[in-house]
Amino acid sequence: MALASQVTTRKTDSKPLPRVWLELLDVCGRLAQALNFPRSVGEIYGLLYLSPNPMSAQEIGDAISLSKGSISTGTRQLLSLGCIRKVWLQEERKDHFVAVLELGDLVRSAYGSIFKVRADNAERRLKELIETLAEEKNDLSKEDHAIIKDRLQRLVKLQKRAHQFLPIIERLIK
Amino acid sequence: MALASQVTTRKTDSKPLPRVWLELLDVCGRLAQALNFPRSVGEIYGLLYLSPNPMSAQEIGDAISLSKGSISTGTRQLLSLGCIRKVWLQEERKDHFVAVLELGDLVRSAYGSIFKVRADNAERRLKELIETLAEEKNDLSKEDHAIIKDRLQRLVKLQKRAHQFLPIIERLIK
DNA sequence: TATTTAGTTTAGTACTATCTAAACTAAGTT
DNA sequence: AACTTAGTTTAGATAGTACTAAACTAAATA
Repeated sequence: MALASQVTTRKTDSKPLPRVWLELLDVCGRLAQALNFPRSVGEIYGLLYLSPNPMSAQEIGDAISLSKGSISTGTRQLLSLGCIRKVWLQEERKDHFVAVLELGDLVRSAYGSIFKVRADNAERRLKELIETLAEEKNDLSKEDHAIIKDRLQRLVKLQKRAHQFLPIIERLIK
Repeated sequence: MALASQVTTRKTDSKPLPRVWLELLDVCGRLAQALNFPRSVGEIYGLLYLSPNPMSAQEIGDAISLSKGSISTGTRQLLSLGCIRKVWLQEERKDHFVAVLELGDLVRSAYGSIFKVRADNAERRLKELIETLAEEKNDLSKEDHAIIKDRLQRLVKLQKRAHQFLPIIERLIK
């Protein structure tokens, strides 16, 4: 039992995951990709989401065949997003992970940290654009200036409209 | 004037774009990337959005230094998304492009064609998952089955909630 | 019909992101 | 203190994407 442990320690050739599980992994993987995360990150979450028990990195790797390194970075991402938690099992040195099941909460915090930030950024940039235009007024022909101004104004309008939505969405989501 | 036309035809070393314009190109480029489109596609749109006149592929290429090929595929994408239109100028053989300025409309149609489709897909997939679980009931221990069922139910709930939003969002957006 | 021009498609290149394997760090065990 | 074991970090392999250049198609002009 001493040597070659990396390999033999493998938690049995643990029977393959049930099909439901595989399907959910796929769903989560695609979702992750759509959100510009590595597919594997989604898969780790999907795996944990259906797991009855906390899982160690070992077990995760066995289940979805991922290297130690990928699991390490993947779990770190998920932890920082608040999608999973570490749990300490007594008698165990290894870290174990569980999925945070309250996805609603996750969506809410994602809204705050991602969506809202982006909206604010967009607003700032648009203001900058309009300032730039003002500075350049003299370099542009009168007509061109008018046209560009008009088109930027359209963006401002669009933005105002989006801004009205924010509080509504916030209320819906809470 | 006969030979080497590709190169010499270049529409003068057309004075560089005003700074507002460059900034908007940047904004649009980033936006495109965020939406998983090539940056150049966003830039083409940004260029056209501020252009007082319809622009030919030539002119686009000169303005943002992009190859014929890229412009060809980029404009095709934008056309298929409804973000730009072709206009035919009398006396001109070349295609000319203008940006569709009604971004609100675009958002609306994007909602219909992307967001809604995704929501529907998600619903279908979730149904499939639950069916699969039912099929596999016998292969799973009673406890595991119960847990997985519970967690899938959570997803269903989340989805129902999202579903309630759809009509509200639709109304807001229209 | 031969030539020029506009636009599309293809082949190849450069770059980026994700993964693995292996080196490394740190902590527990004997 | 020497040895395992768990986990992180790094270097390198691989795959996928976006671009360019060039071959190609089709249409207009001479």
